[in-house]
Amino acid sequence: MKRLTLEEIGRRAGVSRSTVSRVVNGHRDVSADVKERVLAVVADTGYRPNSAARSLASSRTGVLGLVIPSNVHSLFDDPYFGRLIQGITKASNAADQTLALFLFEDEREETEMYPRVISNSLLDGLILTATRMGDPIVERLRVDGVPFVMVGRPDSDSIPYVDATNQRGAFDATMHLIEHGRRRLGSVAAPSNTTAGVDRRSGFMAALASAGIPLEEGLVVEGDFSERSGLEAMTRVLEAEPDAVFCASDTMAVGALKAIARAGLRCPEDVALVGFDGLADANQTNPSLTTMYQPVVETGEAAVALLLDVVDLGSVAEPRKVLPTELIVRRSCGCSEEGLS
Amino acid sequence: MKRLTLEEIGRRAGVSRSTVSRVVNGHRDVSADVKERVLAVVADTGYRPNSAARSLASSRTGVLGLVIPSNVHSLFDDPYFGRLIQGITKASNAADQTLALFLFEDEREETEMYPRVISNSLLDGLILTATRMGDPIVERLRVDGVPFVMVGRPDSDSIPYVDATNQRGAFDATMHLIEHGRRRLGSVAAPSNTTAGVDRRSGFMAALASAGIPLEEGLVVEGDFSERSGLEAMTRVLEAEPDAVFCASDTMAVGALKAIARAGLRCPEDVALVGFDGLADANQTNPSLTTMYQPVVETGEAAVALLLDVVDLGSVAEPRKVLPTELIVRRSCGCSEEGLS
DNA sequence: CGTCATGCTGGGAGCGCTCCCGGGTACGCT
DNA sequence: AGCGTACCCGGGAGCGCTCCCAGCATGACG
Repeated sequence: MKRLTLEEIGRRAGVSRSTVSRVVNGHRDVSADVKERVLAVVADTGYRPNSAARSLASSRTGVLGLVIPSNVHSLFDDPYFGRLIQGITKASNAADQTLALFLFEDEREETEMYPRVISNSLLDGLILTATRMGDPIVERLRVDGVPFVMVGRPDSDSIPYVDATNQRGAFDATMHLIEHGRRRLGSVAAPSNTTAGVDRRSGFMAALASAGIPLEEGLVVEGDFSERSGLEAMTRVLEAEPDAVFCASDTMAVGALKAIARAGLRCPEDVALVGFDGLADANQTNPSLTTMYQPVVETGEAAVALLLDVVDLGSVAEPRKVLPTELIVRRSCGCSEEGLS
Repeated sequence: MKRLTLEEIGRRAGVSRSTVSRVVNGHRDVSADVKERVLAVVADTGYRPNSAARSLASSRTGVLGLVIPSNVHSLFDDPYFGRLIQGITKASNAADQTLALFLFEDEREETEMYPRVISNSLLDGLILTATRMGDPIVERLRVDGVPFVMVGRPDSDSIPYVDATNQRGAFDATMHLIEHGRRRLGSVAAPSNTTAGVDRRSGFMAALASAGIPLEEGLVVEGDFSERSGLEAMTRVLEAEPDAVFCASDTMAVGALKAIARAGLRCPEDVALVGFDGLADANQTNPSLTTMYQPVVETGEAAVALLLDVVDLGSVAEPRKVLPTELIVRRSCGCSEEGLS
């Protein structure tokens, strides 16, 4: 059994290598009957172009890299990444791209793996997410001229990215709590070395400021996006006796809910809660969690689209895409069936 | 700035293309001084071999595929996959392999994507996991001669795989419950269209049989590995009034615990529980969950090692690797601090 | 001194594809 | 009849690497 090449397919179909190539790649300039004949041969031989040869000749690989420099545990503990990867795989499947996954446990591994990540012509481009602010990998990629986009606002400028309206979302979520008449507002905040953390915190603060509410000592404690950290942070926040708390992620909010229960308090009566992400389903918690939804799957899709633009065009007209957040009202904020109570 | 190729590096180091290739690939037959000279040039030019060309010439790509034909939600809801992927990335990083990820929502997508997955010489081999029994992809891969291994026992034979002692683990977990004096044993079972589900169920049954306990109607209800399904299945199991239940996964056990609470029962007093996987951390649930631990990270690592053997050698001496499970005793089974009570 | 193994190096061939150019054919128009 | 043009198609060149073989020293040995 002969190895299948363009040449071989051409021989069997009675045409040349070039013509087969044109057919396979859907180019014009092929007559209908030839096209049909070639397609028939391709179909019944099960011919598949050799992607290495194709890459070599065209300097495109059809492989996109997803880089997540964050330890795997936190990654899989937060449903956020599941949704994100879902969006990314969906979009790259649709664009006929293959996805390569790079996970780094720590900075050492990041440094070690870096050469492979940018490995000459293995990847067409990268999607980078879950970076800490000041992560050197961003600058290295920029310097090395690798096409890449980020999910989540980068701290340096001039890098194309997709993000949600974090600041605005946090503002609105907090305002909702304030509209419930709450005045001792606290927050289980996201890590301050992430731009999402910074933005959500600043939205929270802005809401307080706009309502003329001073922020008290101890009412903001930082978590690391994990449920456990949410529980721990909330436990400390509760010591400052808030009547409402904005949690910067749903996963942390789930932990916070447990903290409230352990403290013998009731939610929303004693402490109202709003989360962020829109990941928890409605009856996963008790009370059901009011949350600021962000379109994570769409974020992943948008990231792929943006990256493909960068790869194809070299640069891109609108290098930042910011998706809207939306409040999903359930019980933990104090709303009844009918709305604000 | 000239494009860096082997030839160019050779020119700068005053040697030939071939010699540079030998140095870069760590072959013998290069004198120490030449080697040093070449390495110096490589280092300060930042030369990186073109992987497409390398693949074309050597017909090895250094890319491994991980195929998970299961919807993304269930995938990321169960920490199992996080651990598995952790093990796989760890091992493939160590072996200097890149990991490509293929997720399929449904069988349609699986069929559609199949050509790309086995895309001629993009991948050296595949790791396949989370398949349902009788999934046609397994047979197709076998027929197409793609090197692949499975995580989880395949239902057909002659495919290399890595698995845990599911049957034995379920048996021991159930026996532990029986040793606590429980006699009305139930189970929240794993899907019967997975080999893990079949094996764990048969272990459960075997334990009952060996203790001479008959299985009553309604005491076994099947879940789908999700927490929600665990809750629902457990709710139905409870109608048959068990005094102990073996949950075929920890994620389902977490749901089962909620079902027990909602039914106004106490665990372990009214209903004792043992889970499977060893994923939950000790104080995530109340009471803490007794569980049959399986080494998931090691499973991932073993899968990579096995696959690399298959890829390199074509076949392999010991095509199945079964890792041991181990009971982690905590509270939900009825054990006190000191052990069996 | 010839012979032969051994160590090291260079260059040819070829992996299977894409891209480009050039040639052939058919047709319409002047 | 002559020419331009659009449409198809074939083949050369080349992508950057690996693999193999030949060649040249060098030294050991008979």
